[in-house]
Amino acid sequence: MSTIVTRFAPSPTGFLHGGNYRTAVFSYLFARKNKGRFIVRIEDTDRERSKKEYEDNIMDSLAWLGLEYDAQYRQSDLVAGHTKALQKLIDTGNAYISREEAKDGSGQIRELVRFKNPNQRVTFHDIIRGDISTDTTDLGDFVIAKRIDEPLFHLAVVVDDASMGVTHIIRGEDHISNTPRQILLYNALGFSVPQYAHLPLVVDEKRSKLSKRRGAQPLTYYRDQGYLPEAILNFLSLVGWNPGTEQEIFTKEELMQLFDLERVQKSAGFFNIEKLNWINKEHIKRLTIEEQCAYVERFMPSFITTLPHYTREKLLLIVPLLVDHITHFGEIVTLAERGEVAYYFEHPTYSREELFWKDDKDAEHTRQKLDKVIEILQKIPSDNFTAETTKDALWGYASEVGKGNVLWPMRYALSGRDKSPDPFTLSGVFGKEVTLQRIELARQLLLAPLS
RNA sequence: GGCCCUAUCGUCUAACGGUUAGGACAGAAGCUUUUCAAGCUUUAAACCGGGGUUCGAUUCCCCGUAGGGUCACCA
Repeated sequence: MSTIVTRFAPSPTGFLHGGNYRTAVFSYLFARKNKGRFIVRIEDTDRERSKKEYEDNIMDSLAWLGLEYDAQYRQSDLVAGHTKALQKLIDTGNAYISREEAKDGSGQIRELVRFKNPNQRVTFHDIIRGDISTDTTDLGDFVIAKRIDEPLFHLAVVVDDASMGVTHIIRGEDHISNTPRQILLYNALGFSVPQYAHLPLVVDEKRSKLSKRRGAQPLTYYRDQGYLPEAILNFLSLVGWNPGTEQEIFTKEELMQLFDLERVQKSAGFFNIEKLNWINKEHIKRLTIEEQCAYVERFMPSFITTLPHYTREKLLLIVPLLVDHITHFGEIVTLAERGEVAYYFEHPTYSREELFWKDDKDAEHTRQKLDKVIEILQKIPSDNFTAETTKDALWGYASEVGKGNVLWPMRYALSGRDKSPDPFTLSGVFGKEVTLQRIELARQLLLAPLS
């Protein structure tokens, strides 16, 4: 059996969205699964619309996703071969030069190369959909080059795929209608026709093909939002495919092992951001604390990192707390902006009213509770001041006089927030000195006369 | 409109003639709990319609219906 060769052939005429990369992922996975080769070919035959910026974005995205390729081509470098093929088609009577007025209204006469359509019924076997049959008569003598040295899509694709030995063409369903005319070209050129697998489309919430016009984001958007590449790979591979088990979280290696064209869906898949968020969170949980911390640092806004008590050691302690509240690391920014990060690195400012637990608004009562908390915590040695030891020390007292009465003011004293991790966790993170300082600060507030 | 493709919970999907139609995300409820989150448990939720074939159809065939793709001197 010959080596399997697949390719990803994007045109750099815009930013590519998740649906496009899903195609790349399937081609890549199929090649790797079968120990084959994966080729990237930039289809830039449309010189007006192709831009280096887009090409760079595509290559960056592939690298980020981890889709390493065995070869990379730019179609514009391959024009000599296309011209040769065109000449051959003309020589064999399968194509002809047609002098026509340009459609742009300029009145200019162009020497288009048209394919002499044999008007056959073309049937091909699609790995995903089975046999697909079309009558090519209504295609007419379609144009395959603007000039003999200016090839168009169909011609260029066929010549390149044949010369690169591509065995499996894995692409979107929107190419189904292109396939018959490309097969006609394969036949006329005497090349053997590759296998086809047309993937179901990836659609948006309105059930239509993902497109930038309709708000689909380029893949780099997700990178910039702090999604993990392995999570995106995982998510993309599951749009239109599943291994038939109940496993949903996969590493890249597992995907390379499991992927199978036979199990690809026929119907369109929805780019479901909520599922992506869940998958991303699952992957975040599988990271080491160090790795999580590196991501958090990358997204932490400077108004936090410039706080006087901000240190990496401290950040390392709070990373698990932060990670609990996000699905992607970009959310660190919102968390910080909502004021849910700063209190870890500086004393909070308090609202007296918030210090009271539910209906007991009596300052004297609350102050007594805090006094007792301070008294109990004082006895814990600072080198053993952890979430566990503080909880053990306080639990009995709190249970006795009502947990809310003790733990709410304590927690509020530590965070200055109506929502935060529990007071024991915070104590462990802050250490004895800071913990006692903050509780004392809140206690002072209760001693001050009401204004 | 022509041609082509598709059709299971809101979403991603399992099932490859016989199941109480399974799982996951999202939703709801409960537990836990000082708050938020996380976690655990429970729950609601689907075979597009009509004909066949068959002892038996979600599954196979046909016709509808709906959705999508494509009809370039773009790719």
